[in-house]
Formats: sequence, C-alpha cells, structure tokens
Amino acid sequence: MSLKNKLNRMKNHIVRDKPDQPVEHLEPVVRMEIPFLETWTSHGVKPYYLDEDYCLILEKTYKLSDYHGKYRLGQIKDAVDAWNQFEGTHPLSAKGLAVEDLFFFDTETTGLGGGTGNTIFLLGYAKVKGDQLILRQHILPRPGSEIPLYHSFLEKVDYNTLVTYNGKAFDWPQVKTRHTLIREHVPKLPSFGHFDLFHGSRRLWKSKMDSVKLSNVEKEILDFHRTDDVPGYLAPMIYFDFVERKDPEGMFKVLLHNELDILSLVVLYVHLSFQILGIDSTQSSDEKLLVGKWFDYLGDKEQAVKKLEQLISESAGPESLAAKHTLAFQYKRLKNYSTAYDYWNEVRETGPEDLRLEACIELAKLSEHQFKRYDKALMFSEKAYEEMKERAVSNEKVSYDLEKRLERLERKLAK
DNA sequence: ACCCCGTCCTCCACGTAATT
DNA sequence: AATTACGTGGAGGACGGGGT
Repeated sequence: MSLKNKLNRMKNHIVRDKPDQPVEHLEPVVRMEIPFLETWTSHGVKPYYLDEDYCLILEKTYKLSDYHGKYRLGQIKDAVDAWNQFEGTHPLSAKGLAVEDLFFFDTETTGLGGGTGNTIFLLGYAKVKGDQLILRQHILPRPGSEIPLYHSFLEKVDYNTLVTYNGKAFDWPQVKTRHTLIREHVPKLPSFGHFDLFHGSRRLWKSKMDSVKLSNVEKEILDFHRTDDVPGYLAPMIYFDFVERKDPEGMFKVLLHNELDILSLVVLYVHLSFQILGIDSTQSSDEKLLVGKWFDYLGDKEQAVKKLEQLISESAGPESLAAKHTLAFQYKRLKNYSTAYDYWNEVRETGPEDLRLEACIELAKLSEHQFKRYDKALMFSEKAYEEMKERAVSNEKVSYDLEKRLERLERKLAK
C-alpha cells in the first residue's frame, strides 16, 4: 500500500475538536464484514460484537464421562472431593473449593518473550458446569481488536482458582500486561487462587523425562497421544499468516492444540491430586517417596512422616531406604536421636550408594555429639572416608571436613 | 568468664526450566 | 521488551558444649 493510501485511510480516524459530535457521525456506520465468516461459522465459531469491533468465540461442551488419556474428565470431581477430605497443607489443595470453581486456562501468543511486543491471540478455558465441561476459546481476529477479546473474556469469567501449566510465569503475566494497556475499556481482572501444575510435575517426573513439558507429561503420564498436533512454537507463524491472509484454515489446528492442552490440564490435575493424596493404586515407590519429600519441603512434617513411614511399611526397595534417610533428618530435628541413628545405620549398610556417605557422616555426628561415643564416631568417619574413595566422590569441602573430623576424633580419643 | 568450634537455620544470589 | 518457582551452595547469625 502506498504511503498516500495509508494516509488517506488514517484520515478517517482523526478526531477533530468537535466534542459535541460523536465519532460515528464522522464516518458512516458500516456493519462489519468478517472475512471467511462462513468458514468460521461452519466450525462453530461465533462472532462477538462490541461497538464497532469484534472478536470470535468458539464454545464446546464435553460430557464428564468422556475420556482424555487414561482418565475421565469427570474424575476431577473425585479429585476435588478427595482434597476436601484431606487434612494437610498443600499448594494444590482444593480444600474449600467446589469443582465448578476451577478454571482451566491456557493461551496462545505471538511469541515467548515478555514485554508489550507480545500479544495473546487466543484465550482458552474450561470449567465444569453440571454434568458437562464447557470449553471456550476467545480469538483475536486482528491485532487491534483486543478490547472485544478481553471484554468478552472478562464478562464471562466467573471463577476462584486458575489451573495452568506454567501459567504463573507465562500466561497470567501476559494477560496482566495486555490488560493494563486497555484497562480503561474492559472490566477489571478478578483476583483468584492459582494452581500451576508445572512445578509439581517437575518435582515428580523430572528424573524419568528429559523434559517435563506438558506434551511429554501427556504422553508418558496421562497416556494421551496426539495425532496431527501443531506444536506450540508454530502458533505465532500460523497466527501471523492468518492475520495477513484472513483465511482461518491454519487457526483451527491451533484451536485444537489449545483445546487439548486445556483438557490435559483437567486430567493432569486429577492425576497430580491422586498422586499427592495417595489414591492412585499404581503409584510407584519412587512417586511415593517424592510426594513424602514434597510435604517435607512444604513444612507439613506430619504428612511427610506419614507418607514416608507408609512407604517404608509396604516396601523394602531402595526408595524405602531413601525414605528412611529423609526421615532420619526429620527425627534428628525432633531430637529423636536413636530412631535417626537406626535409620541411618540401615542406609549405611543397605541403602542406595549415593546416600551412604551422608549417612556415615550423620552417624558420626550423632555418635560424637549426642551419644559421646568417640570410638564409634571415629569408626563411622573412617567408613565415610572409604565410601568417598570407593565412590570417587571428589568434593573438596566434604573431604576437608572429613579430615578435620578424623583429626579431632583421634585427638579426643587419645586422651 | 570468655572464646572457639561445630552445628543448624535462614536468607540470598545464581542458574535452570517451561510457557509460544 | 519476561516471569516464576525451584535447586543448590555459600554467607552469616544463633546456640551450646567444651576448653582455657
């Protein structure tokens, strides 16, 4: 387009100093023409008009009996019920919430980088209503139409708690920056709780997957396999192409991708909840151990001890020994030194190799400072030294500390 | 009475991962 | 023109036991 044409076009947008005269009178009111409206409509997408602008909305419903991977969507109810039975603290706890309060949310944007250069072109969410899951996607038809996009989104939303995958770091900050740019024209952002499923997934499965991205969790944990999926990184290009050509063809694949991400959020929340609460009968010892350590990290010592002791009582594998190792620290902190001592002694003798060194050192500490058995302390220190050599652990600090410990104990014993 | 040392705890700085 | 949570590792302070 020539510069002259551009300027001509812009003329219409210039508002001259005639405050009494509404803008509409400067240019004739034309019913907007939506390119490819029939294609959109044939896919169930409906326009949403606001003033002289519009965005597009696609709504779908699922039955709660529908499967997504190995779970039914309706099992979200069981998860929320289970949380409401649970006595304990956890960042993913839905205690006090109803299943309708959860708002499964995912966006597609024009890129990863932050700042105002990025726009969200698709806001997708799902929530339970009655015996259905309602899924809605609000589509930005062109870069300038954010006001109807956010208006339609914010007038519909009614929720207590966001459920996202990495949404605390990505989706929601994006929504906030876009919102501040147009906050004069749209409703306020509500406040809410936020379950971000990324961190829990990472905690539980990072050792068994090289990347804990949602698509991997879907495949390996939720048993959901996509066919024909457009990867997220193509979304920006597809959107730019759509903005240029107006043909929504590629956008339907992006919409499907977003839709499946949201369904995965639902069942991932189910699965994570079942893991944390110990409801899944197929849970591995490793997962039980990690859940116990998670409660330990969170400071819910009571739940941590409960989970770890439970693991010990039903398994004798290496995870059970690792549980004893974690519990020993717990008992030491509670000044129950003899239990701590017994657990570490087992770890030292039959535990996983990577824990034996630390167990020896802890046994040496307990022997020296709690039980005043310098002979034993020296013996454990020597064993620690052997472990270090055998393992070829080269940590200067550990080595230095150990030599100091040996020296000190020999001095004490010489008296 | 004082100090040194070992231990434990809290806080902070830095790197990493995932999101499109 | 990014953000958040998390893991790790080190710094520094509190505390207490033991030595001088």
